[in-house]
Amino acid sequence: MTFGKGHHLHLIDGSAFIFRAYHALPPLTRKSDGLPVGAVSGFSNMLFRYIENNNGADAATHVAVIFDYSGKTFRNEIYPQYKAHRPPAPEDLIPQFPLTREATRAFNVSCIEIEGFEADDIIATLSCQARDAGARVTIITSDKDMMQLVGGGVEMLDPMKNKRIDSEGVEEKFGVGPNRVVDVQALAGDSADNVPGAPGIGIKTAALLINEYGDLETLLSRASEIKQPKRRESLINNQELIRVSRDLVQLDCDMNLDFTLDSLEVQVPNVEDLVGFLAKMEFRTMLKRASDRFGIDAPNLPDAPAGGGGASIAQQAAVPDAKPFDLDAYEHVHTIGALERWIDAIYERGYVAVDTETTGLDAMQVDLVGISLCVEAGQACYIPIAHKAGDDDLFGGDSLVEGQLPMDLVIDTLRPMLQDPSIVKIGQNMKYDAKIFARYGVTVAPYDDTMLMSYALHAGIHNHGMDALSTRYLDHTPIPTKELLGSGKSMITFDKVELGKAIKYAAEDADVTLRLWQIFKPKLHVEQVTTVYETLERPLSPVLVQMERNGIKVDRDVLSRMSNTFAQKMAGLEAEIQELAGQPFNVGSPKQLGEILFDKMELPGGKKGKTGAYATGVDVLEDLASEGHELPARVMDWRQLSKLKSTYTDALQTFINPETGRVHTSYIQTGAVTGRMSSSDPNLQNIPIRTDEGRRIREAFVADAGKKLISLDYSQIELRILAHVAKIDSLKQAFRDGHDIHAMTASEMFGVPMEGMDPMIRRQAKAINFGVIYGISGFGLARNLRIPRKEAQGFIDRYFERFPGIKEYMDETVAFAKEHKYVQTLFGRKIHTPEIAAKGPQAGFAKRAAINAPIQGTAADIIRRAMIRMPAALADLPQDVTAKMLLQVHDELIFEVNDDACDMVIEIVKDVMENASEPAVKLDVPIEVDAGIGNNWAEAH
DNA sequence: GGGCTCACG
DNA sequence: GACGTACGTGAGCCCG
Repeated sequence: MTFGKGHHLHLIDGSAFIFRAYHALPPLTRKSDGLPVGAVSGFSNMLFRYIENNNGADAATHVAVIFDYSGKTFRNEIYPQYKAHRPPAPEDLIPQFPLTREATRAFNVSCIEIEGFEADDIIATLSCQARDAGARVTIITSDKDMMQLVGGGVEMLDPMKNKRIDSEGVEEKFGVGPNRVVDVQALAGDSADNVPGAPGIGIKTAALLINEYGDLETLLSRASEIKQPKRRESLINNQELIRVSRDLVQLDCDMNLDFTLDSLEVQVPNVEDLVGFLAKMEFRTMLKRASDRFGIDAPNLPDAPAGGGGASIAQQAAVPDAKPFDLDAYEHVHTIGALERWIDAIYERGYVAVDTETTGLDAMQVDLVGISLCVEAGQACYIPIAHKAGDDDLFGGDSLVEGQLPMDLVIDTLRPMLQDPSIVKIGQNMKYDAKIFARYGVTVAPYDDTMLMSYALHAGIHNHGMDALSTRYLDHTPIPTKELLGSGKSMITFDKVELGKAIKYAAEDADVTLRLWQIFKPKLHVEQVTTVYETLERPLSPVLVQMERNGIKVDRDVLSRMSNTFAQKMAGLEAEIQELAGQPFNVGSPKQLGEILFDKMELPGGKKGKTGAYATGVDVLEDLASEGHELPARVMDWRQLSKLKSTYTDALQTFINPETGRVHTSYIQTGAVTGRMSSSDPNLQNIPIRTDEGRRIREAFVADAGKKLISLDYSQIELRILAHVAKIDSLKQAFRDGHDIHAMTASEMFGVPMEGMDPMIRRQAKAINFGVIYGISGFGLARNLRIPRKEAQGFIDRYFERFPGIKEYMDETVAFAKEHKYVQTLFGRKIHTPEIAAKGPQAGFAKRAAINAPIQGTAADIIRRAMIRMPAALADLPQDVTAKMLLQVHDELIFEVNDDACDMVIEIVKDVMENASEPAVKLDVPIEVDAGIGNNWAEAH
């Protein structure tokens, strides 16, 4: 709706508020770094109260805060002394000016300042425009200069006295109506602004004269008629000064503004912006108030915060009044009374940092050794449970060390707290601890994870391991694990660590975790990634716990048979290769192979890398093979088999859990900077599929008896996202119409019909489509398609010509990265790109990564959202149907389902996946999911 | 432990 | 004008 009748515009004089706040409040400073924030605080408070009270009959429909722009204005040109006697702003107020603008924006209120103009003129222009449009206007200020604007629906509101001023109010003050206020001011002058006026004439006299003569010009022309000599002389002798004064006080109603009144419509504050700002400023009371009002968790500001924006990392790390780490102060909990006291302390606060110590790294197999807790920086304990003496008693087992509570008692005592929805459990990589606890019958919930917080905050800046985070943010290096357990052959397990040392190490970890949490929690708001953390990171972790615990059944016999076959084939190839080489050598050694190829056989194309070794990668071997050389071709075959055998058919067998008969991968939620996960121990995200021989490995991944595996994967999700973010209408339409997207691209580019297209042309278009997602280069495309570089560049040029939006997207993304040092997904995930400023070859790298990250990252966010919603969606299934989510492979999810329920489950899962972006993001392209069913992964995919 | 190679999306 | 480039991962192997 266009601004006009029925609307009510509030214009807030920001500068006036700043000064008032500054003088009214004691000189507050931000606790962490001493930044003066008194005026910002007062200003923010005022704005907060304003917003809370903006209801009822006088409520604004449109609002703006207007600020003075520092520097000279046109009035200084008319009269150099204008406001010249004003002392400069106090030193501790100056840094607060930009912060008040930030505060205004944080409250989602329009914030206006224009170079060369005072706030008064902007207010005048806006109020005239609004009045002419037939709307109501309220100018919120105590500056009497603004009274000339009153009338015709315009009123003033003096916030000091909370008094509305209409035309009558103006007359009370100036003795004339609003339209003559300027005349009175011109005569009376204004000492505050150094406006001269006519000497000896004040407001009273001025009003009297104006009322008598009608207006200023008439008065001046008839000045000689004035009876009182003093007044007469003053007017006659100071005509010029009076006219200048009039020009100074006359507000400019005709400024050219580059925005419309419509754009000032009242907005609901964005909670994240607001809370982020208040947290950054460390305004505890307002933070609480905002949190209450918007029904969110108040971010915890640490008592001794680690510094805010602007400070260097080193300064941030050096917590000025932080408690030092005292490893001797940690408590050894070995009585039930002590344990209960800790639980009481936890309930007093509502949160606790938890860490588990175990006999190894595989959470599906290791034993729990002890638990550490921390409720406050420096206040941590360790509860040893299963530390062993290492004395190999008569029965072949080690005896438990003294000073430990029984396992069952500890678990049973802690369980209610660990499962209590009102107690936040805090961990570093809590997925691991949650998996351990799950095996002891405890479902830890809810929990925060400092590793995930760091990931939401710092992806692309640094890694998120505890030692690194502690060193960086707490300026404290924890005891290295190596120091405790040793390394290599003589490494011991944690249960053999001497109790005294174990207490220090374990409790320290909980202490570090709690302190990191105290720093990261408010920082999430400041960096505006709270939503990312709370909707994409925290809720995914328990889902992964379940998936990893589910595992997938792997048939050892299938793998072992394949291993044997591969071994035989490899032996045959090895003999053949050595025959061709004319000597025995280690085929698996790139170095030896290089020497055979390029020194002994003197084949062309030998290129040495930086280590001085010949390169023998596939592309090199392929080139040689295509020239008809037999040996490199055989080496390629051998390598393929070697890879399949060592990485898959052999290695996978060692990962079959003896208890479950299944393979339990571990997902690293922070594995890729883009928001993708990675999988390890074993990596189940790179099981072969591209060759027939490799693909058969998937036959070893099987469904349990009476069940099937189903696989659902997003179709072309990254290209769809590209079409959306780059706003390519033809691509979007092709997706809506369900066309073959690569054929359509080819058709656009080369002007050939989609029907009966040459597969070669389509292949090239497909390569370009993918290239675009990766930040295409002529070189890369040329290499991929094995065509001359010039030709590849020609393709790219034509592509950009046909789809100009793509080039625009790329340029805009790179520009954004350069400006902000990060890029974002559609869901707000930040991927930091510090390298973007680099010079040299890294610059190209960084550019392409910046282009790719929003696309890959958005796709990653979408599947995460689907995964997070999956447990609830599957919970609606009938009682007798079990459907378990087992694996994620970037755009694919694998489930294990009762074989008679596959269709039902597919329907549900598909629905969740296809609508996962909503309601947060509405894509302009449909998202489609393909499904497959089988007894094993090869069949299902 | 770094570099190379290669498996996946 | 030369250089060096597709994006994101994890793992096994060789070799110093």
